[in-house]
Amino acid sequence: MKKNIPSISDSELQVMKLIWKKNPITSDEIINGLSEKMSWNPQTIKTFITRLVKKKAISYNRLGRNYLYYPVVTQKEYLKVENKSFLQKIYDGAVDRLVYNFIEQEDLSEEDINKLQKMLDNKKKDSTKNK
Amino acid sequence: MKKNIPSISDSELQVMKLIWKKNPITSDEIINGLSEKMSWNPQTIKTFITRLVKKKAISYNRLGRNYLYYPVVTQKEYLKVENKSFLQKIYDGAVDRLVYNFIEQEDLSEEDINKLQKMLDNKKKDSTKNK
DNA sequence: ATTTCAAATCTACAAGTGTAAACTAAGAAA
DNA sequence: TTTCTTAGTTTACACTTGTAGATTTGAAAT
Repeated sequence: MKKNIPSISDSELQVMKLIWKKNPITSDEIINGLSEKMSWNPQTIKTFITRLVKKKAISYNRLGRNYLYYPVVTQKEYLKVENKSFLQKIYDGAVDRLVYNFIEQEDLSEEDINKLQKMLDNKKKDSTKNK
Repeated sequence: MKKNIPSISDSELQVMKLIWKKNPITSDEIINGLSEKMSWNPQTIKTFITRLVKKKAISYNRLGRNYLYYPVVTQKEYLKVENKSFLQKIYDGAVDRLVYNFIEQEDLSEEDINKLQKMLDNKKKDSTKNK
């Protein structure tokens, strides 16, 4: 069964990214990893952590006086949902237009292009096979 | 000079899409086009229109007792900004990963694939030429 | 056992958003 | 000209988000 993933705000996402990277992680580590980079007050970061717990995007285990946080929502799940909703919201579901725009708009290295072409080749083989 | 484009909420975006499609457009047409599809109360749609005007995303000219709305922010500008911020927010700026994921995750027709491959070919030619 | 310290929790507040009712004013109808 | 409609404007309210100070509480130190 697919679980409904909670909405995660932009700031909260920054916290999630760290938790996905290092799991489990203490609030201290999260604060160290973000307060400078984002110029956030440590208290602010704690608020985001608390909200993520409340939203069930993360959870924790006690370790002495502090907590060890770990993700409940996986990055994969999250990515999938965000991708879909962006695709829908901005491109009304037209993947080709989306991909087209990003390839046009952004810079891709030659290796990137080659990699993507290879992927498209495989994709094509698959689709002709299963038709 | 690049103008700062205002933030446009999800609901407001639905209104923008209509205004981009038919320009100029009356509030009546907007309401007709959206109230059912989104099951929004007409009053709600009027709020979105008002807010878009306040944000300077759209503007209007009087026509008798009602207004003719037109976009101030173009769809192109908007797309560009949204693309960039999505890319940054979700993929930390890695276009190749983004494109990769969408190609993997979504369904592409064979024509789509061919089109994209052609585009990548051109892209590659460009990049080798200007290096 | 008592004090201290800081991690976690609670409270706060403005701006933005979804949602819509109430009000106003200016054409349209009579 | 007076009245009626109704497009547009104002007001409202709860929830989310960014931002962070104040308070509590339980482990650590003495």
